[in-house]
Amino acid sequence: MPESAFEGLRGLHLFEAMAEQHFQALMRGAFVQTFPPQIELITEGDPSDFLHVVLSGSVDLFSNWNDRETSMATVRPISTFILAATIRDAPYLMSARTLEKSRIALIPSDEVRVIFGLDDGFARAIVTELAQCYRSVIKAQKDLKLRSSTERLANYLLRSQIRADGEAEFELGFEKRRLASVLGITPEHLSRAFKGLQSHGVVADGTRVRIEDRKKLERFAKPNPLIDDPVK
Amino acid sequence: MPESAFEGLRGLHLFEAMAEQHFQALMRGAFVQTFPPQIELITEGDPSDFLHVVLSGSVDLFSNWNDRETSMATVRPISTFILAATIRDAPYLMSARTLEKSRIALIPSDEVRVIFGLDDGFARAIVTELAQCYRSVIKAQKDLKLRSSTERLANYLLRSQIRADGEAEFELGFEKRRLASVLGITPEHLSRAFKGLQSHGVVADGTRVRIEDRKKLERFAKPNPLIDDPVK
DNA sequence: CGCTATGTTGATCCATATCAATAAGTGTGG
DNA sequence: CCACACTTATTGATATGGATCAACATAGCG
Repeated sequence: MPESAFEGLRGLHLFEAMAEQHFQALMRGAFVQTFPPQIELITEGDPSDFLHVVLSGSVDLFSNWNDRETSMATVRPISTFILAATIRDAPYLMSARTLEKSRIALIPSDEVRVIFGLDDGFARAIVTELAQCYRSVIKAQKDLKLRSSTERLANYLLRSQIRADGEAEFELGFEKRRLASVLGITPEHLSRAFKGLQSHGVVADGTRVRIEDRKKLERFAKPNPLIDDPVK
Repeated sequence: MPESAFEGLRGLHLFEAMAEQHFQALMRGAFVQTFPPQIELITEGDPSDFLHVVLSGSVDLFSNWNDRETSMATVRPISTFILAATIRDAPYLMSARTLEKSRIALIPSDEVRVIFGLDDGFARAIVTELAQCYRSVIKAQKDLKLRSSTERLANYLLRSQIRADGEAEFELGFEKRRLASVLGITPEHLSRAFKGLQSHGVVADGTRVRIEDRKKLERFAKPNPLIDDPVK
């Protein structure tokens, strides 16, 4: 495996502080693979064999229960997923599938746990990462419990616009049916939620969205840093 | 402050592995206080000044947005809350109030961060703790997105029964209006959800609940370890 | 070019919220 | 110990958010 394949990894906050020899040890058992779209990478309930890192493309984390399915989160480069399962040596709580063609690094979980025991810098980096993940989920849960579906969509769009560097018009990034699942509603209802936002200056054409007047949309959406700010 | 006040703390997984001198350092700035019921201990958005540990009683974590409020979790002895905010030196994402008379230990957040930087055992213990917290919230989110309110109640009761050592009859532990908020529904709807469970062998009398036939209730609730198991 | 997926729209149904009235506790001061 | 106020729980009536089902439109795609 050429060293360059792991180039992106070393720069990740998670691997930055660790000793070079430990990084090397981690990488020895690791490999990078490119997957086509719609490939199921992991299945919930399985033991956590590998820590995954999305290098390019994107990955959908989803869950099933009683023949229902819901999308929990989208993982974009460069970040890891199922870190918590790896650390606790516990089964995956979510399944994962590629949304598009994606390069994924796979690092053996037992190796991660060994190095976690040896390298203090690594252990500390994991703390920061996990605390971040935890706070993200709490925000998602507040979003779910405190807002109606149209409010969730409105705030989602406001966040998307920021990710798109504030451009008035931007791409949704994935299919509407998945957006619906992320927001916890049906595709039909999403259509109607978009319509409901027209009066607040939202124009949707397929997967392109334009926010005519951000201030106006904000008056409706009432974004809040304790729910919508990705860093805070 | 008598040493005995912190007795319970030292045995906590979080503080178990750390060097005695570091534990002492943490405790120097810490104090234990007893609060009456319904006292707001922290307010979301505030900077995280203290890591809190519930020694006795119980604490409700809740959030507000746009004049709505929802209960996010209940913290019981002996465990900490707002660890993630402390570590990231970020504002609280949730508010906290005592549900009953409670003894709480308060440990200055900056001190926690200093010792986190010095003590590797402490850093590692925090990882395990955070990974656990993270997985709990993920489970809560799956519960919310994949289940109807009656299904959530049914599974909640099954979990409560386990906490009550499997007794057929047990106490809910708090008011129904709070349970409603935890489940993400209105108190009125909770009344109806309880009625809906009568045919599955659930008898509710005030704050006492009896599960006549666990197997029967399970057939309806379909509990799943990846949502309902507190440890997995 | 025709398939198959996805998205939209309409009609209807269902889960849950809201509003209102009543009942049942619970605590407080006299 | 009672009377009162106050909160909580229940029940009923109604409204609404969102799901479901069906039909159609549209867009990728082999």
